[in-house]
Formats: sequence, structure tokens, C-alpha cells
Amino acid sequence: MATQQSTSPRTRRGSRTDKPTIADVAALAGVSVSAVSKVVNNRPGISPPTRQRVWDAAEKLRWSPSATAVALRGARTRAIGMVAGRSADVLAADPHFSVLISGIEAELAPADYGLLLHIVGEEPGAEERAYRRLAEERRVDGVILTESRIGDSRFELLRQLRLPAVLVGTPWREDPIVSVRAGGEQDAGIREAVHHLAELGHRHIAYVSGPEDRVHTVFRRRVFEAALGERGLRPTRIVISEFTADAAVKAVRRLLAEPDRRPTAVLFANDTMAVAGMSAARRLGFDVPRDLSVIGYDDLPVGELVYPRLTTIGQDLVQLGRAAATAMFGLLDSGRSEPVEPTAVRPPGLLVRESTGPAARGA
Amino acid sequence: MATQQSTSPRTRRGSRTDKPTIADVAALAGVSVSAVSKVVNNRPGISPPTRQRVWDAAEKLRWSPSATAVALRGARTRAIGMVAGRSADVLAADPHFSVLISGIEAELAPADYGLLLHIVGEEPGAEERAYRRLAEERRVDGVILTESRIGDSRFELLRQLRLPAVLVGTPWREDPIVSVRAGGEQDAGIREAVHHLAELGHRHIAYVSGPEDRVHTVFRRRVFEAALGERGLRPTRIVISEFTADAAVKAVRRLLAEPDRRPTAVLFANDTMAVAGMSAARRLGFDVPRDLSVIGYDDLPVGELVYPRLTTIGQDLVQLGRAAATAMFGLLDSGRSEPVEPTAVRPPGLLVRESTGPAARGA
DNA sequence: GTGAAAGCGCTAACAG
DNA sequence: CTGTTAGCGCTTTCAC
Repeated sequence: MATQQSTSPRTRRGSRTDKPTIADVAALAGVSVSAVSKVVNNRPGISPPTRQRVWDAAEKLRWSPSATAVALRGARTRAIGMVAGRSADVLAADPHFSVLISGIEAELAPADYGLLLHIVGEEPGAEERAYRRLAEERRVDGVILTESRIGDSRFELLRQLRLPAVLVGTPWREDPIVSVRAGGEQDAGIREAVHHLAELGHRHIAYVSGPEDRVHTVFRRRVFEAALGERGLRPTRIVISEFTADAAVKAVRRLLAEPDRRPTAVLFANDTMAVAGMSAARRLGFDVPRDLSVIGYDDLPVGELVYPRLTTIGQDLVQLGRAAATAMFGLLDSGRSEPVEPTAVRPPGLLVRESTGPAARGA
Repeated sequence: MATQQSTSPRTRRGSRTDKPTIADVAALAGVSVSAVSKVVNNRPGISPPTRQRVWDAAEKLRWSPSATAVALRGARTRAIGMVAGRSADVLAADPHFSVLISGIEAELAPADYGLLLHIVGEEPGAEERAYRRLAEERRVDGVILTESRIGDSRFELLRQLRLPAVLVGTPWREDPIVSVRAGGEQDAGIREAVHHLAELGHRHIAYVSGPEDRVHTVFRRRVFEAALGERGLRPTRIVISEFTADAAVKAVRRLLAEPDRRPTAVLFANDTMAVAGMSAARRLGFDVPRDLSVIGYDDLPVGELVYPRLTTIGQDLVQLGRAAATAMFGLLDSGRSEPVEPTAVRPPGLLVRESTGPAARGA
């Protein structure tokens, strides 16, 4: 019984190179398709010997259920989307993204989930269009967002699209969206940094911030001011800059231009800016850390590559990525939208390396 | 006529929040589903007014064809796969990948293709398993490979899986696989670099190579030797190292340890290594470029961030990525496997910045 | 010009 | 315990 029926899909076309289907496996195992389905999905009601035969047949045919068919059937897509609204070069310069993605993948891969990436430029509607497509075409089960922005419109859009979403980082206002961030004191790192500098005798500390349309940018700048205030100090200067290296260089030039307003230490909004700033200072003839102490943020690999090695505020981006993926799964399993408990990710902390040292001259 | 039939899919379930289907659009437009299909796929046989009504209805319902349904129907998945067989941190340290991906995406996005990324560790079977899943589950239309390896087994695997593939870079032996690489003289960059150093009076030039299981690694090292030979020189030393920063640091320590065998210039297999090596040299008390000239490869953004700015051999990775995507489309359209004409990508060329200078002392 | 109907590969009722 | 069957949303002959 049951080996070859003339209606077997195998007979459909002559080509014996076609991908096997569940029917082929069923035929080879001498069972019905539903039996195969139950076996591969671990549903009860199939005897062990039958299960074995099915597995053997599947193995022999090198068959796995077609992802598209399963998805169409209404189940999961087994793919998570991510849209990066930045231009190619900015992305390349700031490995922030790559690290995060590595973390996300670390969780997705074992669950046999894929990450569907969309790098769209910074043109106005591009990002929104990308999310729309993802949702309308039902390509992914959910999306992971980064870089919460002030007045971020993506949450509203995603809710409207009914696309489950997880945000990495602090949301703008507590939007009803699942977000993943470092546990404990979010501001620990910057406080430690300020403390560290104060201990080293610095009284003139400047801050180079990124574009203030990002939530985390503003948050960091404010924490900096607060931490300084607690020690009775005021920021020597705060420069708002772009995230690019060029902008950081310009910021440093301005900072070091006037001798009487010159800081002895600078905090940067991220490592890329810090490294660029450090180079700029050296080019201007200032030694780091002798004449100027520099602190970055993120703990990207580049910080350890340069000389002097960059003192920075490290946050575990890989861990954050993993947490985001885990939260996503939680969302998906809980039949949507009830926030998962905030994942415990180690709070950012100061990593003292070589770019900070004692202040040269007292106030 | 034709607005609401009781059998409309809309009636299926009470939930009016379900995603619209082609049937909804058909109903709203007062036509049949096949008419809608023809319209959205630009098939002939539908009158202009009807087309318009269909478009309007689709627009109003915010409907786009479900990607999964279309894929199941046998058409394209509209997704390209990429598997990175590296650990998360290595990937993060070397933005090579991100830049390439940006380029690929630049072509995929307008064609409404997605990039399905899989970052698997370096465990033995992981990469192969990833490709297998991609193929067996029919998740992608093809894959893009990078970093051709000596004795690369992926081509054979992919052929067997009948998964269209494009390789970025020079293949190991001319495997019958579509590959994309810089046009013209592949070795131009390294030759220019050697020429540049020779002009500056360097006679003692060393090379720090990466793991020699990569095709490009071996190729670059050989070109270096050849270029040197043409000027009657021999490499002072060649150090085989890992791609990591640590390894580069160790290599430099060894290189600078013995005064009598000390090179006055070093070429590195990539920018990350070069930057790390440069820092190591400075830490040992050697000034760059006064005591040691340093040249990298790739022209990653980090090269412009550091001080002194890195002289490097630039290859247009973004362009390469675009070319790979284009080649993929060619493959897909040509009904498979006949190599597309090699895309013209600018050959690698030397970018002289600050890390190279005149040799300190003559031989 | 337009529509009805047959699947694509799979899962989940429902029968046996 | 196992098999039959009806779709999931779409495209595509083939009639009308």
C-alpha cells in the first residue's frame, strides 16, 4: 500500500528536480499528509513508529515545510523586520546598528527566525513606506525599532498598521509600546563619568551632544547637566552637533579656540564623535589626556583600537539586541500588545581607559 | 451592483480589523478578483476605467498583495538571503559587512526586495545549515556570499540546493558561480601603495596579512610580494595574523621588536588591523609616520577618524554591494545560472592621507 | 473585456 | 490512531 499514486505531486511535472512537498514525504512514508504535518509540528495522535517513518522520509527527501506555505496558512512569517532610516555611509561609520543586529540575531537564529532588513535613506516618507510595505505585504511578524525620536510618529503608524513593535531604548513619552532598555539606573554611566572627571580635578567640562531630535540625546545631555550640578559645577559649554565625525571635529575646534573658555575635559554623545574629537584635539596640538580628557559613549570596538584608548560609557548593545528579540517573542506569544516585563540589561557603566587623566591646571 | 455579497471575505469573521484581501478590493471595485489581479500586475485585458476603479479601491483599503500568497503561488519571494559566518563582535569591529549591505540594499529597496540576514556563529555546520534552511523553506530567491575562502564548499552546496548565488569578490578557482568584483586591475591599489612607499624612500616594508584561508587575503599578499619584487625589493617580513585588533597589535610588537630587522613601513590586510597596528606602534614609542609608515585596506570610515588619518587602499564597497544585487537580479531574470557580465566597479586605488611619510633612515 | 475555478504547500477541523 | 477535506490569498488558464 501507499507508495506511489498516480496523482502524487511528483507526477505533476516531469522535472525530478522540483522541491519535495509534504505530499512526497507522506507518500514515501506511506501515510497521509496530515500525519506528516502532525509529526513535524509535534502534535499528538501519531504512533512512535509512524513518527519515525515520517522523519526518515523527510530526511531522505531533504524536506522542510515551506516557509511561505506555512505563513500563508495564517501562522507566523518567522521573520522580524527592521528599518534603518539612515544613509549608507552614516550607518557604516556608526557600528551601533551592527552590534545591535548581532544581538537580535543571536536570539532569532535559534528560533529559526530571520531578520528582514530595510535600509532606506533619510528622505521624508521612506521610512514610513517601508513599514507600510512590511505590514501590508505581511512579510514580517513584527518590527524592532531603534533611536526613539522626539515626537516619534512611528508608534502611531505601527499601531495603526497593527504591526507588533519593540523599541530599543527609551521611548518618547511612555507610548504604549514595548520597549527594551538597560535595567537599573539609566543615568549611571554618565554620573560615573562626571564623578571620575571631578575626582581627577576637572572643573571645566564640556559636552558635545548629538542632534536633539533623539530622545536619548536629550536624556544624556540632561543627565550630564544634572550630575555636574550635584557637584556644584556648571557645564563649561554644551555644543549641539551632528552625529558625524566632521561635526565632532568642528565642535572640538570651537571648544578649544578660546583659551579662557577652554574645557579640560569633554564628554561626547557617542564613541565615533569622541574618537574624531580626540583626533581633532591632537591635530590642534593638544595632547590627550594631558591637555584634554575625552570620554565617549557606547563602547564600540573602535574605542580600543585607537591611541590613546578611549575612556567610554559602555552599554551592552548585544545584550540589548537580545532583549529586544526576546521581548518581540513575548509580544507575539501573548497574542499581542501587552508589554512584556522590562528585561534586565546591565545599566551603562564607565570604562576607564587611557583618554582621561588629571586636569592640567586648576580652575 | 456589486458592493456586498454575503460571501464576501469581509463577512468571514466579525473583526473588521482584519487585513483586506484581494476579494475585498474586488468587491469594493465591483469586479472579480481576477480582474484585480490583472490590474495590479499590469496584465492586458482590462479597460482603463475598470483599472482606475480597482486602483482606487486598493488605495482606499490600503491593500497590497500579500507577499506570502504571491510567493506561494510560485512567483518570487522578493527576498535575498545573506549569511554571515562570523561572531557578533568580529562583525561589529569590521564594518566591511555593513557597508556592503548598505550597497546591496540600495539596489534591493527600489525593487521592493528585502534582505534576509542570518548571522550565525563560527561553529562548523552553522553556515551550511543556514543556507539549507533558506533553500528548503524557500525563504529567499537567492543568496549573496562574501569572503570567498580557499576550498570554499559553499558553491557546491548552493548548486546542489539550486539556490541562485552571487559572490562578492574573487572566487576560489573559477567556480561556475556569478561573482562581482572590482573592474580593471584588481591589484592596482597595492601596486600604487608599494610605489608610493618606494618613492618615499622606504626599502624595508613589511606586510601583515590576515588568515590565509581567505582568497582575497592570499591574493593581496601575493600582489604585495610581486609589486615589491618589481622594484628589486623583498618584503622585510610578512606576518600572518588574525583579522582582530589584538592580533594586529601582536604582529606590530613582533615587527618592531628587533632593531636590525625593523621595517620602516607596514601594509595591513585591512583598516581595522592598520588602525590597531598604528596605535600599537605609537604605544611602543614609534611615531607615525615619522618612524613608521602605515597603510590599510578598504577605506572604512574609521581611517578618517583617527590621528594621523590612515593612508589606505580604497575599494568602493557600496558600489560592490550594488553590483552584487544587480547581478542577482540578472541571474533571477535570466532563468538562472548563466553568469551576468562582470559589472564595472572602480578598481581599488591608493588614498594618501597622513599615516605615510618619508623613510627615516636609508637602508 | 471579464469572471469562475483550479490549485501553490500547508494546517486544522472533522470523520472514520 | 489516522485520513479527508476545506481553505489561507493569490495568479492563471479557460470559458463566457
